[in-house]
Amino acid sequence: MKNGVEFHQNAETHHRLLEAAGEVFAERGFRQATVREICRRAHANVAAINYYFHDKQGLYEAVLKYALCRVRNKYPTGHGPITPANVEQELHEMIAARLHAVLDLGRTAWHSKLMSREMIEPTEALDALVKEELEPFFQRLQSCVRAVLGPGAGDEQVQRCAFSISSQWVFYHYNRQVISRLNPAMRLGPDDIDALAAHIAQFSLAALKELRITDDHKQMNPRP
Amino acid sequence: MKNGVEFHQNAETHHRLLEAAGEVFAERGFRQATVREICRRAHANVAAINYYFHDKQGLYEAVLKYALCRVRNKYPTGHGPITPANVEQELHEMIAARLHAVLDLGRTAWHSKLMSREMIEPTEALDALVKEELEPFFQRLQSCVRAVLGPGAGDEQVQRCAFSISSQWVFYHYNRQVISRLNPAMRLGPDDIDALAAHIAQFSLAALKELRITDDHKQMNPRP
Amino acid sequence: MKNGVEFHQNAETHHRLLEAAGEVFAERGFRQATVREICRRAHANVAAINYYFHDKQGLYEAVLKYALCRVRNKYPTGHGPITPANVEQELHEMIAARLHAVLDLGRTAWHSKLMSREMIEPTEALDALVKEELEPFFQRLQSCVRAVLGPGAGDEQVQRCAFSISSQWVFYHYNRQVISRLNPAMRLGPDDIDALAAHIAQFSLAALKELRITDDHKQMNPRP
Amino acid sequence: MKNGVEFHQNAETHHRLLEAAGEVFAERGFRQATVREICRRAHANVAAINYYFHDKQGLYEAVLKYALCRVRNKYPTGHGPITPANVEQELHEMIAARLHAVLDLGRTAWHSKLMSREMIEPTEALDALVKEELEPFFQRLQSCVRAVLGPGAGDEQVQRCAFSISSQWVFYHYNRQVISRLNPAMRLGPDDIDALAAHIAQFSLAALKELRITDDHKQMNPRP
DNA sequence: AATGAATGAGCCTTCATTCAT
DNA sequence: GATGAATGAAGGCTCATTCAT
Repeated sequence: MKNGVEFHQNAETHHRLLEAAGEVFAERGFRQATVREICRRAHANVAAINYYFHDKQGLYEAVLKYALCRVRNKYPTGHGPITPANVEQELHEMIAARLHAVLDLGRTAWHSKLMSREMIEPTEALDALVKEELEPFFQRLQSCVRAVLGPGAGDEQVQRCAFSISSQWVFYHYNRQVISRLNPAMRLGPDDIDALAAHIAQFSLAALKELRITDDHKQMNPRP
Repeated sequence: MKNGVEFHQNAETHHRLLEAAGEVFAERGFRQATVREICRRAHANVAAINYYFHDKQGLYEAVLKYALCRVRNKYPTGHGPITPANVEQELHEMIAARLHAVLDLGRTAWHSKLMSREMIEPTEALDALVKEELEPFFQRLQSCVRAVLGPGAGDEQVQRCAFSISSQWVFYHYNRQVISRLNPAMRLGPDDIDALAAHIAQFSLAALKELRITDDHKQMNPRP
Repeated sequence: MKNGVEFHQNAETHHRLLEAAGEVFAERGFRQATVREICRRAHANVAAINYYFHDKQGLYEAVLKYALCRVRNKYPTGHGPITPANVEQELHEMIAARLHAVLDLGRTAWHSKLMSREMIEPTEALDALVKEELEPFFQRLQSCVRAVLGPGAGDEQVQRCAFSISSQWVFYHYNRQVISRLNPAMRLGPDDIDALAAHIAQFSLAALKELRITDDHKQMNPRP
Repeated sequence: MKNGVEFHQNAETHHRLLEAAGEVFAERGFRQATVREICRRAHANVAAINYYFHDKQGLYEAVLKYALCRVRNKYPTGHGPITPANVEQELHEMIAARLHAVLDLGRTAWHSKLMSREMIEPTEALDALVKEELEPFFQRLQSCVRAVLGPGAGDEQVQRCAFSISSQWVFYHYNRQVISRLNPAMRLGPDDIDALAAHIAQFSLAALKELRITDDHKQMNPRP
């Protein structure tokens, strides 16, 4: 009972803590997030974290696992075969999905932001994140790259191209503050994000196509 | 005199504090860095920060200004005119310089890492960083982009391409931990960084060239 | 459990902190008082202050409000009408009550001492103290003065007389150390305080009566 | 050499420190005063205090001795005999002098304020202050009191009356903040202080005269 | 003679955690 | 099962003091 309002702090407290912690961890990172703010947002007692998750670290791990689960459901990695016919579409969709995931606002959009944070300031939980989410995703992205570059492309070049592509949406997440200072007129509403995704897809595909052409050209004009 | 070791703590303490603080701030960020660790590394007393920089915030601002100065000297933004003849060379050099700045190891390599951190977790000092370093740099980068895309390119497209290019080296800085897990075989010695810079330059130039061709193509085959 | 002694640190810790803080603030003033000493006397942890009162300033304000409340209950300002018949009695009681309040020893006698301190070294809380306690008290005191001086007394003279009266008991509080050096034989037990109050009342009433007479005299012998 | 201005920090530094310390100690008290502010006002190095006065306590003692000396010169305790003819004039002058000493503004008026502070928050230096200044002053004041009360007055009554008189000007010094809140219209320019001194003298003399009359009356009408 | 540089003790506050119901 | 109360460690900062010229 608080301020005359009573909350059902039974089993769903566990869920409210997960959501509140997700928001706070995504906003501030693990160390800067305080258990008090999390509990305040979740309308829970400070001791609840200890009760449900043992400690702050346990809460963080649970939140990350929860976020991973939610993201995999919301942005499932494609499973169908990649062909020259659908690779452009596939790439565009992957890019748009990830860009929206990190740029969309709203309280429920913390899942991807939290995972981005984990990549910059890793904890012990990074290994699981890499193995369960990033590795499958990059496999799929590299398949797309290989489909455009052609079978002659080396593994290293394919991976570097995949990094070059994914770096572009990650950039907008990490550097939002800088970008808004470099170009105060830039808006990032849903339509703007779509336009941005189109640019990234166009830029990346252009590079991949040109690299393939260049390679053909190289093959045709081998250096002496 | 401490632990039997005597340090010459004269006027150069100011400089030792700057260097030590730079390392710690770059590693941990402003809030997570503790003045005690900084002073320990600098072999200085905690009160020395108050003496020389008034407080932690003052120290941080001094460190950032110092880093900015050092980086501008080490990686000066080019000044000459950009022509179709030298634009590829210019882009390659910009990319290689920045990539080395964020990936090179060693105790003295914290300058760029600190500035990257400031972009992700901005403090009040970000405005100065943007105005004095990032803005001139992006102006130069956009000039390069425009030199390849041709005069018909719009401002928005030019800026987006500049972001797509710079995102690639930033990616390797932020996600080093993830990358080393995705590809444990990857090494990042000086030669590897050069090879990576070559890839990024090649990838980016390929995209720019293709985008120009595409635009020509579009002009030649306007949609109905 | 501390030093083998166990304290019941339940909800009454709040009250113990108030009492301990009252003593220490009264003895040393706000800035000189340390939270460590307060907590030590209250057998509480230093963090308890943050828990119950947010910070030292919040504790001080709570203590002052508490003291104000206690003093008003213990020495309530009279409410009945003041007549020539009861004014001497009323003045004597006011003086005796205040003198006891500032001179009585014992751990529970810090309330008035704290309020005296707030008057000498004011914080932001002084305004409330003036409005809620001092102003009503001085109104009452001035009514007494006016009852003796007669209706012809000007407001300024009345206020000055009220200050002259109240200054006398305040003096003994502030200058106790000096007084004990000027007259080492002086004792300040309860009976001595009563005698002192009798003197102050006698002295003040004598002055007021004489001033009324003097005024009459002046009126009878107007200056040319 | 500071900011292009050179100060002669030779022998007169000692004197500048005394004056600056006097101001600061009078404003803030011993503990709240910081050596840094004193040295800043005196345009001296922080180590100068240690050099000239050994430490903060030594500076304080020197300042108090200096203030005592200055006050005794400025407001010398009268030496002539006290007669019924001059006692009123003498009392008025004593009161006016002390009231001006504690209420006059200006940078050079810290001497009496500092001594008042020492009486409230005594240090080891209080004994000297009492013996050299307060004791002679109170002897003189008590002589005045006795001259009015008559030879029949007891020592205790004389001393109490002396305290009642001196308390009145001390009151205005200690409680200036409270007074300005109780009566925001009150001004304390030189003329106002004179008027106030006149009131205190009038009030006190009225009391003394009435007390003498009362005692005569008592003697004439002894209680059974 | 005089000072810029440096020190360590102590301050208030915040935090994740644990205790005792 | 769930929580209000309480804790100790650590943080940044201020201060009088002392060191090494």
